Amino acid sequence: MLTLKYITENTTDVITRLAKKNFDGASIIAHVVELDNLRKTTQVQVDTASAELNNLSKEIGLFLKQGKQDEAAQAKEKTVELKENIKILGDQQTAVEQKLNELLVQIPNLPHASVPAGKHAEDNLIERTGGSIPNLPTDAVPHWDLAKKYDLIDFELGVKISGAGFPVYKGKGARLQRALINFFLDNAMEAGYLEVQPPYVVNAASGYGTGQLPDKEGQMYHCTVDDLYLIPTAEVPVTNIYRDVILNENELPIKNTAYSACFRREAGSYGKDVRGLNRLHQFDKVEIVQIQHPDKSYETLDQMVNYVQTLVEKLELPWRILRLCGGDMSFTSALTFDFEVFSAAQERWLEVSSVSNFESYQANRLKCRFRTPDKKTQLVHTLNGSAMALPRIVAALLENNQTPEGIRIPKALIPYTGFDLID
RNA sequence: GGAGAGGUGCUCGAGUGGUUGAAGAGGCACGCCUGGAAAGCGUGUGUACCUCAAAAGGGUACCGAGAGUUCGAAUCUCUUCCUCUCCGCCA
Repeated sequence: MLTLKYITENTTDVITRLAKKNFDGASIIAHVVELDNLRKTTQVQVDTASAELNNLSKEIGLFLKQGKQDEAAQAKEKTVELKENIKILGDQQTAVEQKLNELLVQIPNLPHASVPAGKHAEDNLIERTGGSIPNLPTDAVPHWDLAKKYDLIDFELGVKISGAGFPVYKGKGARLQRALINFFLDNAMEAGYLEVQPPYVVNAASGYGTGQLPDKEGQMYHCTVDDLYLIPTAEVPVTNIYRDVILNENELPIKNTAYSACFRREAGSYGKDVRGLNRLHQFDKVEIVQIQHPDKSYETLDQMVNYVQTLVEKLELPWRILRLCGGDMSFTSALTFDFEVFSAAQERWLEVSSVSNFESYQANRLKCRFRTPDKKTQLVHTLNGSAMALPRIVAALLENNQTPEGIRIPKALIPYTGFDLID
């Protein structure tokens, strides 16, 4: 979330910038400022009263030590009213702080100056493109047909075991999955990321830390007996490694990568967009996460985008990079680049990666800070990106590389699959 | 799941209800010493919020978390979470 300090010191600027995200912040920001003032005056009152009580208590201690029972009793009487006062004021302060926090988590991150205005996906800017769209034969079919033809993925079997959106990968389909995971992890490692294996379920504090809670409560699977959430992305556990941590400046940047299965309820999304691998409840993804100095985070964002570009290039897929418009960006992001690959048989672009700078928005919730040379603490910037999500990559690979002989595997992947053709 | 022990600062570790934000040790930082280093000596070493134009200074809160008893709680009581040991179960 945004820091109180920033909001109260840059009120009009905050409202203007939020407008780009199509968020009307005028009234909520005014409310925040008002509550913050109340918070301060209340704290002064509580602190003053508490200080008085502390002093009285010390006096009483001294009186008793000196055997001055009467003076002690007198002082005790004085504390009664003081304590009542502190209780009332303290409750008030807690209530104000709670309300303030409730409001703060409802305010999205401010978009970066370079974010284009816009409301929908159509307003996103195409940053650059690459690769070439293959000319498929007229009898080319979408990946769900190919998956069946070569017995790679069994969607119906997944329905039987779990439900829609939980496919079963088989044979070369399963090996392709495993190959892609290793390919992505090895590349990330070579790019200097430390591989970590995080838990797949997290507690509420972690969900809150990265912003899934309370905003996207309904999108996560919730194990109510133990009050744990299945992770929608490895971003959640990996970023939360740094929750409540004060780093040394020389530890920055921190670069982590992690493979995980991802679980998403995808409540409310139905229709033809969800066919085959396009939208699943469980899928595999390799994530990259960086914790960076605020001065360098945009430089790092560019590096991460360039890195993901090398992946789609190695996989020989036609790709494009979008700079997301204000309306299409996530709640917590300041600047996001999406990667899409062209799915030749479906004849549409599929989102396969999203790389974002969250600036200090997540860090503020996480309380992840670093120590500056003058020994002060400052919030870090957090960034992450998919590198990459498997299902749509698989969809594009299958569709784009279909030939009469079978499905061709891109050269870079063959050492990982151990085969060069699916037939 | 059953029984027991315990959770204190960067780490280890003391702590009797009353100047304890917290002894002591280690670590770290700075300074002195040195040609340089080690050793030695000295000094310093939490976070958040508030106050102050700012700095200095001052105040409040925090000894797993929450509530309570008390004039006063790291210290007493209750709840809860977590860790460890033993037993049980088990990949």
